[in-house]
Amino acid sequence: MTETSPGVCCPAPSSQPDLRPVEGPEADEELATLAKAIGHPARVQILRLLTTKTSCVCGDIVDELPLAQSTVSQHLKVLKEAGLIRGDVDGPRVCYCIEPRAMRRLKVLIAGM
Amino acid sequence: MTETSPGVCCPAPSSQPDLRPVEGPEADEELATLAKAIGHPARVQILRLLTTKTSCVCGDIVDELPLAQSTVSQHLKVLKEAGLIRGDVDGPRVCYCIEPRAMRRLKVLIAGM
DNA sequence: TTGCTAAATCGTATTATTCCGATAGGCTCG
DNA sequence: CGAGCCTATCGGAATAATACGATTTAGCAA
Repeated sequence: MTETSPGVCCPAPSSQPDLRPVEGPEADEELATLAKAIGHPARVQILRLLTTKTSCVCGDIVDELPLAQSTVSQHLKVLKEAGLIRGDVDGPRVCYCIEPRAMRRLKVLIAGM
Repeated sequence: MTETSPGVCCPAPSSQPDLRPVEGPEADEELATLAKAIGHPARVQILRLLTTKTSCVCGDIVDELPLAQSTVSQHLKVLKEAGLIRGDVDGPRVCYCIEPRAMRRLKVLIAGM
């Protein structure tokens, strides 16, 4: 099957428990990195888009934001490098979606403060 | 009494309910601002110090961090401008402490993602 | 192949962060 | 008052972030 299936690109939630520590130098560093990635209105907006649309939108993000395509792409890159989102190539376009594990991690770290 | 009392400078918790919205443009902006303030390891460490020490430490923060006094002061300023901490002048020194309201707000905003 | 669409990357200008040493301001004690 | 401590601010240097247009890369379709 060549799988021309609809825009489903975020499969396994796979909620394994997270065993990493919630404090200590490494956790501090991790929290800082994640927070820094969220520390921009455009990136918050992108994350919001990707969470509300349960499924994953693609370059429609560009249409939603008052920014140039290249700028949005860069913000997506920042979020991806922080591990907060994932980008699956789906034909000519790329389908971005939340990385639930990282979001959970962020929430835990923040809650642990 | 000249009040050489211990470092108590963070009085009223005053847990009023927070009625501000958890999403929307303003919330996005707010979250970005708060996250940006936390987006640096030194500042995470400072917040951690201020939370673990239930009471509020002062310039001892400088001793705990591997940074110059002026640099720490600047990080404290960032946190203060974000509303996450407060600095009460206590004689010759300044007593910093968490602003619980802002921390709660941050947790709510993150949890709401 | 050629052209079209979508996304990433490059080059670049502007602004913001980060860090430090040096300096200034405030308070307390002698 | 003057010395000493604590903190903030200034000035500057190096680096990072932000944004954009232009270009490149990749897939799809005619």
